[in-house]
Amino acid sequence: MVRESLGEETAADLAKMFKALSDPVRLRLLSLIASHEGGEACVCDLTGPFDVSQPTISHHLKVLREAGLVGSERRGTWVYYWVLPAALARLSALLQAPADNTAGSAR
Amino acid sequence: MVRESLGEETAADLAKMFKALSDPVRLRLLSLIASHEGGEACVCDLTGPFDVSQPTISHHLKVLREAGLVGSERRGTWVYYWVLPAALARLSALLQAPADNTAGSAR
DNA sequence: TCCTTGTTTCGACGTCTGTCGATACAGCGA
DNA sequence: TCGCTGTATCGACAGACGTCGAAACAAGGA
Repeated sequence: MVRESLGEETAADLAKMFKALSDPVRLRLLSLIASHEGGEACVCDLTGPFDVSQPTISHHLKVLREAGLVGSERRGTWVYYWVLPAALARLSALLQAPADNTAGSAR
Repeated sequence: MVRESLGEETAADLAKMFKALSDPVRLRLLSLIASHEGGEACVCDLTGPFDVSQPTISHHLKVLREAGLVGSERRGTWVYYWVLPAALARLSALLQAPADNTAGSAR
């Protein structure tokens, strides 16, 4: 990010991912999934801790999934979600660069 | 993030910062500022590369500033903006954790 | 002092987003 | 087969967001 300015396409792509992270409920969902035993969580584990309705949780999970931040799979009755670390790592690296700009590893 | 689930307040706070990053124009602005010579840029350096009007750029800069991601100062005629690395580092660390959860820093 | 240039604020507009209740779909067990 | 539980989709609504042009404010020079 420090190295050279983001292209329009790249910026638009990244903005979608950040947008998925820009809601407190989604951030907590992601955290719950990531911190859940086994690295994945069933939707039924995720609806309890929130004050919003189940359809709303389902909507937020869809946003996270379409942003490429989590994966999901139905196993029998339940649907499981897990974090996709590579996507988060990409965002993390982007934000890390400015603090690191003397270290020169960017691009 | 992996370590334990985000509290409601923390999540709300972080969500504001991510929201500031969730627009392509703001992402490119941040990138332009970070990559600008001296680590800071005048507004007049930032309006050219975009297709949006100058008041819109000013609006986006305000969003970045209120999110705590950039600082600004008027020096004579011009207003300069610079990135606040600590804020980006905080977000970066948060997103880095999931990819690192086998590395042993987690609980 | 007045004018010019750089920047922010204001008011308005259309679109996007988060939320809900109702409903549909999927799989399991009786 | 039917009914039950878990999850997703639909349609609607209020509020937030990105954008603009017009106008206000700030600083410097003639």
